[in-house]
Amino acid sequence: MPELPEVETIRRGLIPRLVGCRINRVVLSNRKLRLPVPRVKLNRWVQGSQVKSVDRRAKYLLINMDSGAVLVLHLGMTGRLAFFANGTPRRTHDHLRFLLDSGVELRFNDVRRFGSVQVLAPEDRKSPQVFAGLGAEPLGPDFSTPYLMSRARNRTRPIKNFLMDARVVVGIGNIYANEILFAAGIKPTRAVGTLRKAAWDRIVEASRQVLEQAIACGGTTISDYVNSSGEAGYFQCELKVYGRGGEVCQSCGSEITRVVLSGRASFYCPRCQK
DNA sequence: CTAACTCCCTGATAGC
DNA sequence: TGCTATCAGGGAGTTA
Repeated sequence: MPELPEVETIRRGLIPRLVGCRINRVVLSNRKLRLPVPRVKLNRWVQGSQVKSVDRRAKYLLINMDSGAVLVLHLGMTGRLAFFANGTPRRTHDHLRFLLDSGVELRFNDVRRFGSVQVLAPEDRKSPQVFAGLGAEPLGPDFSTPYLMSRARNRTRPIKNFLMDARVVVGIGNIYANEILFAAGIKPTRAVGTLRKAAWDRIVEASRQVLEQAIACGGTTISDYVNSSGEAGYFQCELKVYGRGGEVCQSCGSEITRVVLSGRASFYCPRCQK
């Protein structure tokens, strides 16, 4: 389930093997993804064009083409993006294949098809509604205590839902929301309007620390995630609360509690998190 | 207006 | 063995 650290790990893995390559051909499956696959735009703007650079915004990968277009990929829940030698047999759930002039191909594989592929043509780049309304990057300068306090003022929703709301802050999904709140010592159910400045400072600090550490570990592999070379991450070994309901807190020995917030499993230590 | 719920989708797993 | 129910959850859309 790729969140910011997994998408960033993939981005870093794509750069050395993709930048400078020409995409000779784009091959599509006929399965539909979360959004319609823009086959005409892929042919017009991506096929035959060269990759200039690879960026990330939120959980979107932005592949900038020398045609002036941007290929925008979202991995959803189970999306994978990885390199294969040309001629590798097509696997189930391979939806896009980018055949490169380097003799390898980049494949987009997605079991549950919550992922998406979009092409921003040069004329679309002025007002890309893809990114409209997205909140702050948690590793960027806009993610700060004053920003979060202004967004949380007089709100009642639980802090965990707030951290997972892409209109507030992007890239944080269920795993990292749980881990960040453990690191910050704050219970996931706390109403955001009741948090004081010191607590927000800890949230900002914990977000950066947890996400940076997860990137350094190559992301978290629970079931599906692998990087662009097909390798698992190992941040799952560092998880303190996610998926550990009923286990013992590594800090204090209390039992990790599991609750459901907005339909999402949430884990916390009742003693370390207030 | 906010906040919570529904839907999309497949595979792993539990229970009978 | 084989069936059904449940769970995983990002993000868009809907409802209260």
